[in-house]
Amino acid sequence: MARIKTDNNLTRKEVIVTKAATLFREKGFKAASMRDLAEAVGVEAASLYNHIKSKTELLHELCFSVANRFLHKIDEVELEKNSSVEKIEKLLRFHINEMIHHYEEVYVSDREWKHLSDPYLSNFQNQRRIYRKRFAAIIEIGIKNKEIKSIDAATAVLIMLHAISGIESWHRSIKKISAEELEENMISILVGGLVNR
Amino acid sequence: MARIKTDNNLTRKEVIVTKAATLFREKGFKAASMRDLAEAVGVEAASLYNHIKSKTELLHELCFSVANRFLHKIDEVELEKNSSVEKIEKLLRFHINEMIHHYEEVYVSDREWKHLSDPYLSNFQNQRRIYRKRFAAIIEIGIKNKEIKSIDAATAVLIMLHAISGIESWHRSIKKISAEELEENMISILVGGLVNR
DNA sequence: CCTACCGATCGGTAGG
DNA sequence: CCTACCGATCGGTAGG
Repeated sequence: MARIKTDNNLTRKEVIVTKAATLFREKGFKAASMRDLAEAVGVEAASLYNHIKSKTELLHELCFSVANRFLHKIDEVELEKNSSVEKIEKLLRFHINEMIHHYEEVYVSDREWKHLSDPYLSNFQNQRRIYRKRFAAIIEIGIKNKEIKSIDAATAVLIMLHAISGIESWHRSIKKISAEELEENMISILVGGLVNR
Repeated sequence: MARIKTDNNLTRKEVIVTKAATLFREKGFKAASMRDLAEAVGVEAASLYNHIKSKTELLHELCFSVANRFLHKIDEVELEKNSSVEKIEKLLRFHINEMIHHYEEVYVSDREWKHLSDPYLSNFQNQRRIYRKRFAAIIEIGIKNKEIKSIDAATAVLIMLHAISGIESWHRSIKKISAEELEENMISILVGGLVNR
């Protein structure tokens, strides 16, 4: 029943979650109503509740599925025997590609998490904090190695992660450059800086 | 009456706008209610309407006062006889300081403008687009001069502006580094890049 | 500046 | 999956 797949290979619930991501991105979590979502899915609002428990549950699922992907990636990267700069570049490329290919979910997870309620809210904030600390630790090793210049690692993480969230603007505009060009430009600027030398 | 200044030298309306900025940042525009705002100001909700026309008017005022400050700054910077890198650095330092010292307003203007309604919405989007184009034009001149390496200027603008919005995280955390250190670190990373050479 | 109150809309439930 | 409907909350107004 609920597990039956529709034409496009998604369960009804998956369709709802996907449409919710788009709506939450467009309008924000609070401004997007369950009636909006029902219309996007093609049912009456009450019918949504046969597949989901609440509006907030949709936000949980989006936020934590994104957070898990990033945590798995950093698990993987930490184990590699690469230089710090190579590890950072791998993480950045992952972030960039997530933002390009799973735009709606990643954007919602990044901007709407504050509307989570409390067992989930502090849980999410913790995961985020831990992720950033692990990212900063990679940078700090690079600084000790003289591979990376002497900067505040937490600030560097903050810059890089927010810079990538700027892909949002690229996504909503007429895409003058391709996804590949965007990726290379971002890596070049974030790792190598602006100036010619 | 409405123009009379209170103890802290702000009119009643200015107090309302300031408190609104804080609330809109904390909860988001939609989730912050006029009753919340009334409580923060210390009056009943209905009384707010003696000083303002609507909730949306508060958002207009916040968004456009911030936008105007940035437009005036770029007017000024464009007229200077500096190199492109110097101009960019000046703009970045202005952004950083605005974000540090007028955090609430700048954050709201940056993240909540999509809740503006339509004469204002398209107006704001236009100003934003124009600002970014002028910023990108400065970078493009630097590229032609060989002062700046060959990158996509629009991507560089997007990275830099979003990176600076990351100061939000710094603002909400126990500030391990000072505002001055933050500024120098950001400029160093954004202009000079990460790697040691 | 307040009390009293409005129509609209919200997330969600009951019951079939 | 739908119809019917709920209590709560919203932005805002009337009238003093």
